Amino acid sequence: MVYRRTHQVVKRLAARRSAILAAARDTCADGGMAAVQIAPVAIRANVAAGTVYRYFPSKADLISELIAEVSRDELAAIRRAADAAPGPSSALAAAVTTVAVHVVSHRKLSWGILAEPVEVDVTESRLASRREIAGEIELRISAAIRAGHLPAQDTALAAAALLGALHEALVGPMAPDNLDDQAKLRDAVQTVTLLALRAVGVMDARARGLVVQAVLPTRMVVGA
Amino acid sequence: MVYRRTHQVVKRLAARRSAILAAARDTCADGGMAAVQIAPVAIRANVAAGTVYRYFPSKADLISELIAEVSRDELAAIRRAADAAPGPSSALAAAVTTVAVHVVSHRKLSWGILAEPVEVDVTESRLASRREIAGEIELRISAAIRAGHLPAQDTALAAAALLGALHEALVGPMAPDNLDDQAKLRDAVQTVTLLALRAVGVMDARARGLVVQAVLPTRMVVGA
DNA sequence: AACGAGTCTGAACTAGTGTTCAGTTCTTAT
DNA sequence: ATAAGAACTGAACACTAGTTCAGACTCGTT
Repeated sequence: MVYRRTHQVVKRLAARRSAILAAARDTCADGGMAAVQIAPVAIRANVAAGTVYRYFPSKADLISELIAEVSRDELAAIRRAADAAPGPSSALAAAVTTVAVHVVSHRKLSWGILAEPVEVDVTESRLASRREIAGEIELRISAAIRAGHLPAQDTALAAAALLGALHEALVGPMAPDNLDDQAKLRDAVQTVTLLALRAVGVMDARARGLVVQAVLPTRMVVGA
Repeated sequence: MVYRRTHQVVKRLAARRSAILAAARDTCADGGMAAVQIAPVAIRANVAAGTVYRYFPSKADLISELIAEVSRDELAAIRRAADAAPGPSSALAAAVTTVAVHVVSHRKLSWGILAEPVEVDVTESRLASRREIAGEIELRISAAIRAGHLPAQDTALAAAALLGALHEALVGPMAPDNLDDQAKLRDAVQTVTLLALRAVGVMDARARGLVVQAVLPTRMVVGA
């Protein structure tokens, strides 16, 4: 008498797993990382607390996967935007704009993923997430340097600094709190993108042009 | 029979309070914010755990004061450096360099003060701390703009972004881990300062000059 | 239908720390 | 010296939230 998982069961299990992760993501988007506790997440996912532990060994693992998932999504968006751009400088501008728009569109989630205090240790996955995103930005910076549009520089440091600037200015506790307004939001994204581009050495006049081009086609998705 | 605090007692009480704060600071510098727990801090300050509560209503208050103290010190250093500079642009460069040197010199402490997860809620004092430092940087940016050395811009956003860049590049989890070497440390400080100045619109050539001038006189104090 | 394997439940358990407080020690004033 | 007010001690307490697990339930096979 061998018990085999029927296809239907496999699907249900996968669905549950996703539901738990989605519940964690929604909870984080609503109330930040602090709100991501096993009991509330379980309720939101319509399972009991114990069930969570049939899918994730520990809270740390759950949050790590959450971070990885969000990070994957963002990386994909960045690549898509950058690859669609006509040249290396526009690609960099597009990449930066994408990050900016993403973080302002999901402030709490981003803050939770990036830096908000958590009880459990998720340093590793946060680090991995940053490395992924920073690595992509670094690639784009390098390409622009090779194309002669930027001065030679320490690309790793530049990428890190660039992301730090975006994050602190747009999602950190110092971020302006009136970004609900669509217009102000767009202004903030433009300003910070311009700043970031200038930081790596794009000439001011050229940077303004790139920013306008990059921001225009970008969907400003505000909401949970 | 009135009991009055004699001068000697007042002094001893003040000394104890300072000792506790200093113990907290040292503990943070050694092991980050996570290590700042009442019991270890009390031991380090040569008092019992309960005594800490005669000086600070709660752990949150202790840490808040710690943050405020460190922040005050840093602000003073920034002002000193900037005020000693010959002009607005040099002042800005000096301010930025000071922040950079400070954070690389006390990485764990800075990380603890700035962003490391803590159990208790210290959002308020962290926010206050950032506002103080960012405010000072903002002043210097404004001065440089008024002097015609920088393009007009949203100074608040610029200051926040600038600090974010420094922090992420130099103390965050992505910071290069080989900054023990004095030379590499100086390189990193220079690179990031240059980046930050370019971000607010200093011309590349001019920025390089300012950075060299600002970094040279700055003491690189490495250690606890 | 019946049985076994897999899955789910949620109350109880656990662990780590901040906080308290009754008893002790120190300090001041007479 | 002595009494009374302050300060200190450190073991006990309390609280919070992650984790466990014995029992209930569901699903797949015969």
